[in-house]
Amino acid sequence: MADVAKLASVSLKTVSRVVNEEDNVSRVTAVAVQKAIQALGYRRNEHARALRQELGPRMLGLVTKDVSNPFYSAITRGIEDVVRDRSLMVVTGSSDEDGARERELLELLCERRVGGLLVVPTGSDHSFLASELAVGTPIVFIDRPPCNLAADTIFIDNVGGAQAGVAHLVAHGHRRVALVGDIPEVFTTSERVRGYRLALRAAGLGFDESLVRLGCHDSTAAEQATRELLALRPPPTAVFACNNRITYGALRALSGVPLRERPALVGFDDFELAALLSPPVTVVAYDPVELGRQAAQLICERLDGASGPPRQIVVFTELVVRGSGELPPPA
Amino acid sequence: MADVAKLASVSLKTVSRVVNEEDNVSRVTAVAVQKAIQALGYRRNEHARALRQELGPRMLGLVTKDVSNPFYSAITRGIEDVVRDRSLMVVTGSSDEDGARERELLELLCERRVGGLLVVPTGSDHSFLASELAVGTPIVFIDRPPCNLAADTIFIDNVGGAQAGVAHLVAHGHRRVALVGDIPEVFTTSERVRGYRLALRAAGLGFDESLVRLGCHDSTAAEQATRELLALRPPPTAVFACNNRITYGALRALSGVPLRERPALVGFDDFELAALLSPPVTVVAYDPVELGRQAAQLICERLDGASGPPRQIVVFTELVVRGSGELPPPA
DNA sequence: TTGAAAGCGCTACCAA
DNA sequence: TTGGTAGCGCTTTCAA
Repeated sequence: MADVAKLASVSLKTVSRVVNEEDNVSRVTAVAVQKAIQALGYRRNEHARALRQELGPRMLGLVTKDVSNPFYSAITRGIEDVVRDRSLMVVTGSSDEDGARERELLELLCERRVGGLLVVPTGSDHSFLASELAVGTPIVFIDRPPCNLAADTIFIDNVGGAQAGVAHLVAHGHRRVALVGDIPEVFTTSERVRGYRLALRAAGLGFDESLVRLGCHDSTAAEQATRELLALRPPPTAVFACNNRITYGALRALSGVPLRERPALVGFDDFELAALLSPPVTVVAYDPVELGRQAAQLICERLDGASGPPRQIVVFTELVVRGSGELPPPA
Repeated sequence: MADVAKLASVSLKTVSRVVNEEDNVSRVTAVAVQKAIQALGYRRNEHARALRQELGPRMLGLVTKDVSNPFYSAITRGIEDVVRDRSLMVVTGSSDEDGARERELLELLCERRVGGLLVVPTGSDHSFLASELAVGTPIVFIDRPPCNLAADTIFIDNVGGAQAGVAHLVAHGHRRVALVGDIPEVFTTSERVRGYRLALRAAGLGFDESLVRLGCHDSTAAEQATRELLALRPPPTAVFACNNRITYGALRALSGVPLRERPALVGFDDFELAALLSPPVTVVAYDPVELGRQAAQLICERLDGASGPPRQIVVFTELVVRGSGELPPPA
């Protein structure tokens, strides 16, 4: 900036005025300064600028399990949409369901002084974020609650959604309804299992441990688990899949079974091609973009100074009936 | 920091040493300083720090059409994976195929002084990025070339891939092969159309304008276009879909047609459930995660000082035969 | 309309 | 092992 001032034969302050488009600069001077800026390829140093005037937040951090999972990228999009007109941008990171990695990413983001944090948490302790929260950075948890920390959280109605899905299967005559899911340490899994049990109990059905296969981290494991379920004697007549990955795996396992022997299937999470499969897949659906939007809205309110105790928001689900969930049990 | 120094009764410099975990600080002093830091909730000001020592880039900007599209979120993931051990994070933005929005995002990123830019471009002029490039910020274009700017670019082998896909249909006896695609202004679309034409010519088949439906922005438009093609007399016996959205639309249109009358289908871009549909979908595949990885690698090399003229890298495709592309034409 | 000087919070350099 | 001082590039305040 000093160089520009020298070249344009004006003072530092005048250059500053031009750069910041302030008033009180004559046309001629302004043009001369512009020319000098061009000539030198000058660009204002944002750090020095930030040092003087306290400018608002420029970035929001977002840590999910995996950006490339459509569920999380939809959330990302929802957040982007909301913060867009505040000129905020989103920095993303994938934890791969690894608590240490999550912490690493979160600390990297804090170090970079993001204006707010959005987290689909995975770790078993988020107390390390307390100081960030204390310093005024808003933090919103998405889809799962934080551990050892009080913060805003957005949930899906996991229990209610699973309950509705399983009740739907029961209503279609199924008495042996299996469940395939991730490890029970994952909040959404345990909640959905809870919904499953509630639905069974409400129908007066017992809980059969052998019909529950947890611990499936990916669709391959889910496929395997589903095959094992099919091999049971007697096999389940219906399967409840706890999330989209699990549903994909279950679908692969089921695709080999003749239609009239095929167990009914209801999956938690909707997915793009669900209607095109045969039979089309009945799912417990909700809009992940909306989940992101709500989270962003919440963080924006905090950014605008909303104080008060941590809030919890629940996004409700909807059963989308397409066919796979209405298959009757074999006679 | 001055406050901390005062509270701990040490000099500013000593506090600085503790904060930066430098040597030459006695245990006792260090502990005292730590305590003062805790007490005051002190956090180092990154801007002031950056002002003094020239610390490397901390962020990379990524602008795509839409983060929530699995294709782009896979690219995002590939980039993340590569830059992860350099402690670089990725800031994302969605242009929605809008040139003005793209420019807005890119300028926002430049203003924020990201260490590098990755762009799946949409606009028709990227000359405004020349100054950023001149100042030393590496820029890598992904999937499509920039306009009015010379920069590193990573491509898919669009022509070769489309050619292989269409040749495959022809090899299965099809003479009336339709094409459904986005607007021809999209680089990948025009290239794929080129591959389509080359394959037809190589087979000695004429180019029939009425079998080409361009301008489909989304899967709904593609569904409609496919229906129109099916209504032709005589209808095409095979369809080549230019990208994943188009394939989804075509699938919806085709799903109502009885199997023995159904045209063969080959899609460009693989997708998760392609193998589960009936018939399973034959596609021209490549790994979008790899695309992101390569782009990140390129930008990292530039970050490490690699100079030299802009580079172009081509990622090759692979025909994945699953069934839909091998349906014979009706006798 | 323009400019001089102070100082934001930190680190580099040299001295003690 | 410690501390003082200069100065990074900018904006702010006040004076011309």
